[in-house]
Amino acid sequence: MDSDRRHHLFDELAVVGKAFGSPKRLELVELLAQGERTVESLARTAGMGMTTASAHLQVLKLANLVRTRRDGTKVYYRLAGDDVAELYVAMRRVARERSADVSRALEAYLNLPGSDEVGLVSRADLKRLLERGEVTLVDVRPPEEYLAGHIPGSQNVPLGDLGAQVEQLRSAGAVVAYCRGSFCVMAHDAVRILGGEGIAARRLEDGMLEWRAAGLPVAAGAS
Amino acid sequence: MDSDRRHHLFDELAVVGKAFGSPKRLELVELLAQGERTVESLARTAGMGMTTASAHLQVLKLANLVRTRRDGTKVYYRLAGDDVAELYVAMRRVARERSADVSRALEAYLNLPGSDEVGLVSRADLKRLLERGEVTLVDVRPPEEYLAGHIPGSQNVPLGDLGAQVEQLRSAGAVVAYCRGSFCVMAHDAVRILGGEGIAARRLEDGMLEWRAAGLPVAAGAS
DNA sequence: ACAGTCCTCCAGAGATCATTGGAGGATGAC
DNA sequence: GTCATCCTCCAATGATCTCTGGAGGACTGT
Repeated sequence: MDSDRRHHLFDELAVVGKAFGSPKRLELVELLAQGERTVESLARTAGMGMTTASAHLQVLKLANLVRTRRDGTKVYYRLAGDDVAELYVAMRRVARERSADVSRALEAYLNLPGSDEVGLVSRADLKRLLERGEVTLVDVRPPEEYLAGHIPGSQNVPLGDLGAQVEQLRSAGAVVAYCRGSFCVMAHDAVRILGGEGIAARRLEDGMLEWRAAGLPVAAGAS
Repeated sequence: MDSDRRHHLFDELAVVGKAFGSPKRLELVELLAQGERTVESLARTAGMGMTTASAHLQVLKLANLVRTRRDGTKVYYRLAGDDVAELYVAMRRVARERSADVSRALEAYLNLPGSDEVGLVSRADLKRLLERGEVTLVDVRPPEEYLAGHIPGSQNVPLGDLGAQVEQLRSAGAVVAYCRGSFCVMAHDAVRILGGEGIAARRLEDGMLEWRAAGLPVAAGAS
């Protein structure tokens, strides 16, 4: 029968949809978009049990959205490709544009009553600034995520260490901060903190997730 | 607590994912991408009960992916925007690229052992051909879907009527056929049928769904 | 008012999913 | 070998989703 084949096709398709249909799994995808990570690290950061995280990762793996790599006793998960990050970004954008609930939840989380979107730097602008060496690019994510993948030319200054680096940054020229992505508070916080110190830092539009989704180059390891 | 707000944000986001997480709902989205339709018509075409279809449509509506319009006793559903079609297309593409199961199910449904992708016309090529009046563009979908939205300049020749129109098409110049989208067999069938009559018809890459997702103009009503 | 159509809501049964703890497999250090 | 670590698998519970029929709401035509 013809419609059997059709139903089977949609069944297979829905596997991907289902994988994106759980808040926990979306959180894992968001973290995986920062770079590869172990199960334990993902579970700890996302605040869920190891077995729970593992189970969700299996679902993502079954949908072929993530791949694994074993190193010793650890298993590293990573997104299966930039197109997965791209799909996730597209879904977030649609959700945000279509649903007032989502925008409200986002504003509540980012703690932005209005928009403090002065001092946004686009990806194109950043590229130009980096080429000319006219910018100090600060990655405020945890070292773990920085090591797993960052924008070439950035230096890692985790939010907690920002206070200690204020003087170094004061003498730098233009400062641009970024973090995980547009659903991440860390760069907002960093700009606020630096602003309190009299340093007019700006924020990169979005963050690592969207950088990766755009297919831009990613560096791994230290420096 | 900060992570409460974060969890709430991901809960809201997952509503969209969940909406795309059911084969039946995906089938409805595919049909809705053709143009607005009533619940009864959707249920009949997709082969599900009215109450089932209505329930699934409620889920899509709750996720703000579709909108409704009442006309007399009928309720017309339509996609909330082209970005929804775009998201669906992106999801299909990822699923197809990532999952061998999906490609296999697709090939089984389309009945293509290899690829008979000779005679594909890109959207850009079609645009050029239409501007020069050098093409007869045939929409082989059911009249209902043609009326709800079609490519400007196309004429509706449903698959079942194709036999009766063979002579008219034989005297036409270049013939290009299209249907719902890349997961739809009708244009494949049409090209095969016309080929059997000695008419070298070509197929538009993809179909109405992708046309809409690309934000290209859509005409409604007759002719 | 009344009947007819189209749709949504409700309630219940069955299926599927999420989470949890515990068992066990794979690997590395010793 | 033994132990420790990291992860996956299994089993069981409770939660959620799906589908179905029936009731009822909204609207039209007479």
